[in-house]
Amino acid sequence: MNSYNHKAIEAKWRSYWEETQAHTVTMDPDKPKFYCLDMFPYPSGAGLHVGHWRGYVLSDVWSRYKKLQGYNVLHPMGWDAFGLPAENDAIKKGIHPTVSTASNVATFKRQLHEIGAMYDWTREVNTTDPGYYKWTQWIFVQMYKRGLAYRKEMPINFCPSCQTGLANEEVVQGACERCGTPVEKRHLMQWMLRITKYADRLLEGLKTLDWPEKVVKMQEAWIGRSEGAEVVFAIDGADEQITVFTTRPDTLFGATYMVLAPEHELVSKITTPEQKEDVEKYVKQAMSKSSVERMANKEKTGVFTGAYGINPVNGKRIPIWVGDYVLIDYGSGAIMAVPAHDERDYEFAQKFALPIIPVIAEKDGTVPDLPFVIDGVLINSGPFDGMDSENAKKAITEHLQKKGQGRASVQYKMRDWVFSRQRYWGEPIPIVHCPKCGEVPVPEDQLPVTLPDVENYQPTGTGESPLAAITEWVNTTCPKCGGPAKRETNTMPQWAGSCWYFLRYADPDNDTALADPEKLAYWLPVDLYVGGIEHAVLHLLYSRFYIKFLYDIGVVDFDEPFVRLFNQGMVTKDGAKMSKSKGNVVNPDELVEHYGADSLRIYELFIGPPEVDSEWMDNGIEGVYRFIQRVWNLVVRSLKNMPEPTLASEKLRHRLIATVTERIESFKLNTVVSAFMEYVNQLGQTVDRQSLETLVILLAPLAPHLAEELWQLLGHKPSVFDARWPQADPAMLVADQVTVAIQVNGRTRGTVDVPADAAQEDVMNAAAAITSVKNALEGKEILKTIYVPGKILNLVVK
RNA sequence: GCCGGGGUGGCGGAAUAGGUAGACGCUACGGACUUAAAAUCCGUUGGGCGUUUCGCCCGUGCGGGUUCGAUUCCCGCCUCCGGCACCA
Repeated sequence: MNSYNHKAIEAKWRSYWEETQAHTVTMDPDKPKFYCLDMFPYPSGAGLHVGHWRGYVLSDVWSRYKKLQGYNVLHPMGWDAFGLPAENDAIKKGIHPTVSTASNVATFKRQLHEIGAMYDWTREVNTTDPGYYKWTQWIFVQMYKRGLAYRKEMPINFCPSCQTGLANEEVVQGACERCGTPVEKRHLMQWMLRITKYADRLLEGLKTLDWPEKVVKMQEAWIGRSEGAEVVFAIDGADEQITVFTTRPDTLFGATYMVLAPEHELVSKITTPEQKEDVEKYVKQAMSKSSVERMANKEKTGVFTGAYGINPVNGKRIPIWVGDYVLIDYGSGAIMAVPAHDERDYEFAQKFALPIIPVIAEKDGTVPDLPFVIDGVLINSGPFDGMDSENAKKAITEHLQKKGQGRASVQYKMRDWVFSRQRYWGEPIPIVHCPKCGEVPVPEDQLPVTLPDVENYQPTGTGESPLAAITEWVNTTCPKCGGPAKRETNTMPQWAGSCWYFLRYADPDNDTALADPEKLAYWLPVDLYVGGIEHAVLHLLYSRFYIKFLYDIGVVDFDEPFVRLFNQGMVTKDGAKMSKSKGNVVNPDELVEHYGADSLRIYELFIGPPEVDSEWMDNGIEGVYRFIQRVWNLVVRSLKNMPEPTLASEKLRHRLIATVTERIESFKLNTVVSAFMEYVNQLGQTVDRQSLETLVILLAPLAPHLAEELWQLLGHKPSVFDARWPQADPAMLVADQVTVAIQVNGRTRGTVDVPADAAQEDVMNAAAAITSVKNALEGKEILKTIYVPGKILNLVVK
């Protein structure tokens, strides 16, 4: 008997697929499409480990499953190749990023080939390819023209290690998301994208998506929509006024002081001469604090400005303070403080002995312990007394509106996107600065603005990009007036290229458009997107923003890019994420060599629920390898002496179809594998042809090489992927014999096998024969009998 | 602090419109085959106890509750992981 030889089989089918271009797909309006996408990787020098495999196997299983169901499946792969590691390598080793990127891509590609996935490599994209980033720049120009990209000098988060500005989304607990270095505040002239203009649509769109609840929640929290009111306070004895945002206009009568952020422009204007020295000292100190320091120290600090605001509802004079617990970039950078009903204000008022006036009571009218931060009934609020919070919010807002001293307002936590990076290895921002014309976008027919070769990649650390030093590149002519001008030297963040790459796969070589609209209309949007949870609010939010913009300008006809999202769990080793520095990386190459790609693919699925982190066990793959051999041997043995199908084998076969289909659909891929194992364990030494063919087709998404070989052994012409996914016959799924558990007082005493339609008495009679049941019933009286057909018979006795 | 998700054998994990807890696999142990080993195959494998072809008790983080019956539902805790964190 010939035995399973994974090396020969996998090599054979890999070259078959290549020779027949089995994975090259073309648009076919007569066939339904399925777009199954992996988050494209950054091709690092380290190569792939078994953790990377997990997501790629998952998406390939789905791609092949859909293909077997007759879909025209787009399953592409490419490279998110701009980024700091290549640039840092260039600095350290003097290798041009283009060179190291090319070599890393080659390594990655070789390793990806090992998976045996059905990637259509003719559609490969690379974000660093000028033919690609031409369109990344083109999108930026469109945004610029519509006022969505703008330049502004402002304090931003700056990573001193990466030597570049960061977006808010790239700061995690006060540190750089990439390298963990605490970020600093720097005043820099920055390119910004007006993502906040899309805040509401980004929030609304989430409701339409088939995404993990967790990611939806994270994006909702990040966007952070709050409804409330703007309230205008006059300043006593001055011509200025202060606008505040509050979500609790119902507590307005309880406002006993106001606070301005240290950066607020009115601070210097309203401070009285007596308070000037203290205030200036405080402001200076507050501004010098890093965001980490500001976050670490939650002790309230502040200084009185000497000025007073006038509460628009009751005319009360209340002191205006400066305090760094008020943030300049949220709302208006100023608050009304209601210490009775806000924990932070309460703490501040306690510390500085400011008055605390309760204006909200419990629903039943009792005055609660302070601070009382939830809704209730108004007290001490003049004409609004007795009104509940919900109504009072509306009533007070309306009242203010009539007086011209306020209005309903919505605020978001999300800020505009800091888009410039002071680094070399990214897309140049296609803007020219002309002394006469100002900022001028590079005309579309002059794109791409390509990266020049440089000698020194070292970031300047001054907030200028290394590109600024290349005078022959920087000096250019103004596209408008033809006069001398300078190029923008900031580059785009890595996210820019990944915001829209999935569009390019539809038409990767198009030189006249981002992609042919007809092809976009056919292939997009992405039906299933598979990747890690780490991009929950970065890439996935930015992409959604880009697509909404491209929808608005008519480039695409959909406004959500990813219909369904699946986040695969991490593969851990010794309880930790795999990393070179921890030395716990499991290399797939050796496993493929020893057990084959099919075994590793199945083990990646079998390791645990795909959405959950799972611990790698070196022995685990052994069991899968044995299973594959059992399948192989079953087919080979059966071919020598093929039995006829029986009712029993047909029932098992249909049950398998139903179970596997159901479990793939619900992403319970670990239990798909166990379903196959159970099935094979139930069979005898040989089984009929029909059963074998079904088994091979069902197994094909998981173990494509094995399935192709067995399909051929069974006498078919390749490929097994030309076959169709079988349908389970509902009639064959009905069991005629069932096992019923017998319980006495809810405790299981044994089981009986009876026909599915057995009457209660028959089950009862069979149960009475069981020793342990007899024991338990001995001398007792049966009070009640619960019979659930096919499940249990419970006897309640006393 | 707030929000979300978990805690089941030696291990990875099954099973929740309430119905035989531990499927499947790993490990370990025993056996068959072999000169021997590897591979393969067969058996046992949650804990405890007994009168051991059988039977009893305990057992899904902890404590209560609902129910004929709870890993599943409810209440109160402990604990781990992830996200956010002075956003008014």
